[in-house]
Parts: sequence; C-alpha cells; structure tokens
Amino acid sequence: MARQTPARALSYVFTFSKIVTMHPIRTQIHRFLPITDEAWLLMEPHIEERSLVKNSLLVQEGKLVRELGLVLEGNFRQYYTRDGEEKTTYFFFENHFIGGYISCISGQPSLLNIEALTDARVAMFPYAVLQSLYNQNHEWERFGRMLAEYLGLGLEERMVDLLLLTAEERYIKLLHSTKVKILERIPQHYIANYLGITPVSLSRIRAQMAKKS
Amino acid sequence: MARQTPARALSYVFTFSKIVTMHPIRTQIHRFLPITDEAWLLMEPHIEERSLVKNSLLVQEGKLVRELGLVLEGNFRQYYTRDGEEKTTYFFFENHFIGGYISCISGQPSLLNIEALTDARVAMFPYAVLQSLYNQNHEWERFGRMLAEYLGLGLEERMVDLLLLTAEERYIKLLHSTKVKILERIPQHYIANYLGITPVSLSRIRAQMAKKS
DNA sequence: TCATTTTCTTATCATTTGATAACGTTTTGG
DNA sequence: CCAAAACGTTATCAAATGATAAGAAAATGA
Repeated sequence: MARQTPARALSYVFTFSKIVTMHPIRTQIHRFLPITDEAWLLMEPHIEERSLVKNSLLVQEGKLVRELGLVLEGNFRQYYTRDGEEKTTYFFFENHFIGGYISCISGQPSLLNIEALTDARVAMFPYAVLQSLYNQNHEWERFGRMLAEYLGLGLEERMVDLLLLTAEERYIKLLHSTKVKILERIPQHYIANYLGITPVSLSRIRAQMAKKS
Repeated sequence: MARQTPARALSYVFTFSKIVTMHPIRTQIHRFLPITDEAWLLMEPHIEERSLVKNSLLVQEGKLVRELGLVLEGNFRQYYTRDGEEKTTYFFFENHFIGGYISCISGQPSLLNIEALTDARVAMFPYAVLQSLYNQNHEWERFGRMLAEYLGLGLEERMVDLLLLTAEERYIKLLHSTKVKILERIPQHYIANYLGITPVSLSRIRAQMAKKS
C-alpha cells in the first residue's frame, strides 16, 4: 500500500502535465465532449500551425475552403463584400474555431473573407480529414454534431436579436456580453457593421447613451 | 431467362410501393442521407401522430421541449413575445422538421411559441429517443450532424441577409425564393415580422414596387 | 346570411437611420 | 520623428421607418 502513494502522486503529476500541455484544439473540443486519446490521435498528425501577418486573409471570397482550425493568437474579422464595400459580420478571437465552415459543409466557394486584424497564429487541419474522421469514428461524428448545434444556437440568437431588438439594444447587449472583448482594440466601424448599422449611427447611439448617464 | 422478366417487374412494383409508402419522416431524413432499415426501425416505434386545431400551440414559451417531429399537414408559425407583442420569426410547412429544436439541444425552457396557423397534423418523436439513437448508432449521429449543419446554413444566410440587405431587397428575395409558399395564405403582418419590419412598412414597400412596374 | 373580426392599405407626423462632408484625433508605416 | 492614412465625432439634409389612426376589403364564425 505504501508504494501506491508515490505512484498516485506521479500519476497525478503526469495527468496534470497532460492537461496543461493539451493541444489547444483538443482543449476546445473537450468543451463539447471529452474525446479519447485514440480519437485524438486520428486528428493530431494533420494539424498544422501557421502564422499570419496583420491584414492577410485566412479565407478568401470565391475560393473553396478546405480547412478549419483554431485561433491560437490574434483577432480576426469575417466580412462580406457588397456594392464594393466590406461588411464585417463576425469576429474571432483566441481559442475560437475558425475557417470557412459554411463553405466546407456546403461545398461551395466561400462568399466571405476572414482577415487577420493583428499578426496572428492559427492551428489548421484539412476539412477532408475531419470528414474522414466523421465517417470512421462515431466519437468524432458526435463532436461534429455538437459543434454544428453550438454554432446554430449562436446564429439563432443573433438572428432573433436582429429581428427583435433595436440597434441601441443590440449595442447595450454587446456591452454586457462576454463578447465585450470584441470592443477592445477593434475599429468601431467594424462593430457597427456587426450590429447592422453604419459607423455614424453607432457614434450617435454612443453620444446619446453618454448624455443619458 | 424468360422467367426473370416477371420477377423483375414484381420487384420493381414492390420497390416502388415501398418508396411511395415510406414514412414521411424517413423520406425527409433521406434528403440528408439514406438510413438503413435497421436504423429506421430504432426510431419508428416512437413516432406518434397528432392533430392540432388552428391556433393551438405545438411549442409553448417557458416550457422545456421534449419532442421533435415533422409537419404532415398544415402551416405553423414560430413567434417570440416581446413587450407584449408577438413577433413571428419563422414558418413551417408540410415536410418541414418542426419543434423547439433550440430548447431541445440547449436543455433550456423554450423562449418561443409554435402555433398552428391552420388545422394541422404532425408526426412527433421524443427528443430523448433521438439522443439515445445518437448514442447507440453512428448513422443516426451522422443524421443529427447533417440536420444541425443544414439548419445552421439557413440561419447564417438569414442573418447575413438581415445585416446586408434592405427590407425591400429581403422582400424581393423572399418573393423569388422557394419559400414563396410563405406568401400564400399567411397574414402579411407575420411576413413583415419575418422580414424585420412593421406591417405598415411592408405595405408601403409593396405599394412602391407596384408603382415601379 | 350577416355581424364581427381580421387584414391590408393609406395618410400623417415623429423618430430613426443613412449619406455625405468637415474636422480633430489617433494610428500607422516609413 | 514625421507625413499619410485611418478613425471617431459632429452637423446637415434626405430617405426610410415606426407609431398611430382611419377606413375599405376580406375572412370568420355563429
């Protein structure tokens, strides 16, 4: 019995060390469901880290997207081009899954661009690999379902907010949300796009709110 | 050889008869992926048909949703209550999957209501059954992923339209879409809600469009 | 059938939003 | 460090939208 104590301690250290050094992608996957080492090892060899300089594109309009991944460092914005103008519709931060998910699952060329707002690092894997994991492994398929469901929940809430709330209400909600990180260091006109209004209009809303308080 | 002809013909008739009598839920599932008889038989015993009279609620605000299903007959609208007003955000027709999908996957009480706009019939099954099928059967899990992905694609497009298009553009797009069925026999103020504008505003847009052409 | 309710349109007025431009500030990139 | 670009605010005017009310048309239900 006495010999078990050190063994347990060692095991604990080992486990702990595994947790703190766990690959960031696996950490995020575990937010949905814990996957086994075996399942993880099917994915790990295909992950490739990449650095992007500020203003470069991770996903480009018109091109079929072939990979997904995770933001390791930096901020990104997603935008559509319309009437020659860029309209920002989403932001990605550290530990967000990123990539042209829609292009991947629809198999159609991307309608949107994803641009690095800062110098950034990402960890990407081919979507074909994920698809193959879906096919060969129930556990991965489950992750795929949960990821899609999670993204759907976010989209539904966003859509309802656009339908039901005023621009000011959406801005206030953003200020109180965990996404308040969006506000840090990100140009305000991108946030205005995200809220569905013009930068001038957002400026007015802010001025009004300042007057009230 | 001569004897094979009738046999083939019989087989054809049998197959054809199987197709035309296939359960509507299975038919819709097959739009995503063909499931085996074996997988289907795990679901079929739990399906229950139900009739609803006009204006009755299939899903009620504040209640946890425990089942999903398919519209067999009739039209439904989904609405949120805000400031004492009902805001219609979606419609369901024959062969649409229906139910408080969001409440099911989030495990939270529904924020929305689903109301029969006509006398209607639905085929429902417990979400717990689907969850259990997800767990025990890879094929069903795959269906779950594809369903979630499909719903996500629709939500993304709707969100982008709300952000990028004007109310008139959204209305024109609706007129040209396959969802034009929405326009038939559905009160226009519900459609206005769906577009994110007031009924009065939609009426103006229609008047302007009529003037132009 | 007929009265009631719902629906749609139109008009009016107030409010919000967009478009544009000007201006000062901040950030960026040599 | 400095010039250029990007950014945020404000003002002005036009356009779109919302709120409300009134009235006509259509649908509903007894």
